Amino acid sequence: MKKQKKKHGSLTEKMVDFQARCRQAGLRITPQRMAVYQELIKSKQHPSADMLYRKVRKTLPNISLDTVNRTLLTFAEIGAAFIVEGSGDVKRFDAQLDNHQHFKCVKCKRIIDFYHKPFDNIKVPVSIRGKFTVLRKTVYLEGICNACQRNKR
Amino acid sequence: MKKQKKKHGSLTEKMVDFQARCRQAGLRITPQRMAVYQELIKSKQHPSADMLYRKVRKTLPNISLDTVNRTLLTFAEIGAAFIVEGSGDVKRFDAQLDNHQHFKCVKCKRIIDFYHKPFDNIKVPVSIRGKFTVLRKTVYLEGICNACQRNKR
DNA sequence: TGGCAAATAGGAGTAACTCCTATATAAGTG
DNA sequence: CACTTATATAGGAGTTACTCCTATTTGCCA
Repeated sequence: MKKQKKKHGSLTEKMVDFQARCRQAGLRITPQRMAVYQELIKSKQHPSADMLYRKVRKTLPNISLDTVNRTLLTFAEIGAAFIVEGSGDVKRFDAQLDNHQHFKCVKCKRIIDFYHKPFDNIKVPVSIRGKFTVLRKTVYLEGICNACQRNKR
Repeated sequence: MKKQKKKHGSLTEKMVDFQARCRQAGLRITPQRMAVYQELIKSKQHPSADMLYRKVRKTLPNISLDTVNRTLLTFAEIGAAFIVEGSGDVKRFDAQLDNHQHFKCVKCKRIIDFYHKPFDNIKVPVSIRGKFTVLRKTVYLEGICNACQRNKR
């Protein structure tokens, strides 16, 4: 094990980690970035840029939507957040870095988190680790949820 | 094993399967659907709606972009095709149903297919199988590819 | 506490769908 | 094999979610 595993840092702890990550990537620590990140880790439901924009405006009334978008994409590039895999037209973000998997219903388009211990320990093959620095691994299931199954014509 | 496994049907065979799938879903078999599906299974690189539109117009010059889009989404709903997980603003489609996994570079946004036998046999937990009909399972890795690693500032 | 590259606000611009409606057609029915 | 009708399509207009542009501001290093 490379690092001590800290499963669920406090919010402040996560903000400190985030600042360290920014510095390491050569990014400035701005109030906008802090506010967006904070709202992102507080939301549990894969928020969109627009959702976060509305929340962040409560503390930073002048922030622009463009900044929120740009900021989120920057987070994705430094591995501080991820774009949820199956999101359709509207991008949805996720800063929850601990192990969880996604199921997407191809009918209603909902993305449902699930947890399954054996999937947490998936071993990335050496051939891949040689070519890529892996930041996240997810098992992504697609199919039809029970609700949609019942409503079939 | 429920069914005889046919790994790589011929193109004609796939078209027959596709028609059966349409009938089963109560969908009409139209020249447009046939043409779009055929182009989709012929393309290996996760084509976008627009790419397919341009190809299909060679055989059906009057087909509209809207039809291509609508058709592809219909395919996704009946499990005849899938929207590639990590596609960003432009949706990319995939009708390759056999086992393969995806890696996405968070910098250059490329999605790279890879194959890894152990991932093919991932067991979906019973708790999930009870709630969802799983049509596809993919291991989705995100990170930074070698090319982007080298170009870091 | 300057200086300046990096970041932001605000608004204009764009790409990729998505919706609308009149027309056409697949496919079941007599 | 016509007839019927719900389903699907073409074409164009409309919408949305970004994305780009530029002037201004601001972290942060010296």
